[in-house]
Amino acid sequence: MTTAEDITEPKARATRPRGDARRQQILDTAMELFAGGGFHTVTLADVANRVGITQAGLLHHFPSKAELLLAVLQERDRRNDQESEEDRTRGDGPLDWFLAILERNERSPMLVQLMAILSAEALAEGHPGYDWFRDRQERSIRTVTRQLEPLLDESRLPDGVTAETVARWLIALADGARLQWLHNPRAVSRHGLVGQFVALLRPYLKDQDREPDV
Amino acid sequence: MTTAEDITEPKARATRPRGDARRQQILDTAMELFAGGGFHTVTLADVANRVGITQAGLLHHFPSKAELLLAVLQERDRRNDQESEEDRTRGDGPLDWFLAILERNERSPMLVQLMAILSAEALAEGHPGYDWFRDRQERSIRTVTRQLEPLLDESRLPDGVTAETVARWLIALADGARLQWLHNPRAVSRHGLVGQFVALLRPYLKDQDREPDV
DNA sequence: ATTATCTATAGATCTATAGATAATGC
DNA sequence: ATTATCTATAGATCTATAGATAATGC
Repeated sequence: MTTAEDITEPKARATRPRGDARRQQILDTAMELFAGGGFHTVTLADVANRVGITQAGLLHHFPSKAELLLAVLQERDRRNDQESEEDRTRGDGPLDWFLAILERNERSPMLVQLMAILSAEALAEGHPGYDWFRDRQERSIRTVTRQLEPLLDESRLPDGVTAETVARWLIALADGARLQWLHNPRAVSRHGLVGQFVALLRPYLKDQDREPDV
Repeated sequence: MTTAEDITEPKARATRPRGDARRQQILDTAMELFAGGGFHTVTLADVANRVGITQAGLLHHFPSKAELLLAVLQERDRRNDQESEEDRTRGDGPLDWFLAILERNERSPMLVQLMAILSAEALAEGHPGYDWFRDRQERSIRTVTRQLEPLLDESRLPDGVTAETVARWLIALADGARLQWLHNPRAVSRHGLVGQFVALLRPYLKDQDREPDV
């Protein structure tokens, strides 16, 4: 007997517990291996062996290597968003939020390296992550820009420097510091480097102490 | 008859004109193809075909694919150094020099993409460029730090910010802006973005107008 | 003589598909 | 019944080596 309740659930794809667990396990493993060597040096057999199934068995869950990569990228963002949501609700403002994400990621060098390698690899036309990374970057620039706009006093900044400029600085710094940190984790801290830059921005922030006029 | 002059020339390797020209042609082609797709997607046959010889013929000039990559990297730096040397002699100071290099490179997106893709790909252990990129990065951080030291008034900078910090900011910005620019060249200029940041540093520079006390 | 190229090939891989078999869950 | 895996394999490649042949430059 089918109740009305069941119908409200989209149930687009029957998610069997066993298959779901396996897919999750494959994503974890693929994430780890792609992080170590990028997309091209890792083979489907590498992932499958580590998971404990055959390469053909893996392709039952993800129809192609390209699809596996995209699933890994989406999963990575999903988790990152989920974790950083906690920080956001603390309400320290967008700059502290940005830094909190960097600080948290510093505990997962693997995930950082995953994105460092893939985001550059994906500059190659024909790379399965090409569109995904381009879209993601534009989106994050827009998001950070929008968050900064109410905070910045553009009139005090050098000529031509807008909220978008500052957003691009922050994102570029984070991306560039990533390379420095991954090459030599003991020489530099990524969130430290970006945090010091944020301190440099202090003179250009609108007064944060002012209470809202209610 | 061998004159004393000939002996002074090391002549470590007999450089035949034909072979040299071919090697140069191979380097140019490999550079272009690696820039388009990174190390792993490009095959020796791709390079050889474009040059007009067979893949085995190519390996006569470079004994392995890894050696070809290293030769490409060295050649790229050699040319870059050579070109930027001109700018350096103009004596505008290290910051303008840094920007001049970025501006010049903006005319060769191919070379920029080459380094963007390879520097990230090379984060993978076992990548033939691993050591090369790590060394290069440390070297460039030290170089820029040393150039900035006499220029910066650290006492005015936020606590803990040193010349090395600023050097790392500049390099991280340049590396990160590279990704933004390559993904969307019309939305942003790399040297523009870094140049605006340099403007932000003005308050922390020692007075440049002061003439040397002689 | 030395250098540049070529043909041929060994020896590995890699992705994806086809079709069969085992396990699972309504 | 549906889902998860497996075996087997097609069809491509890819790097690097061996050995032969053509071209070049003292």
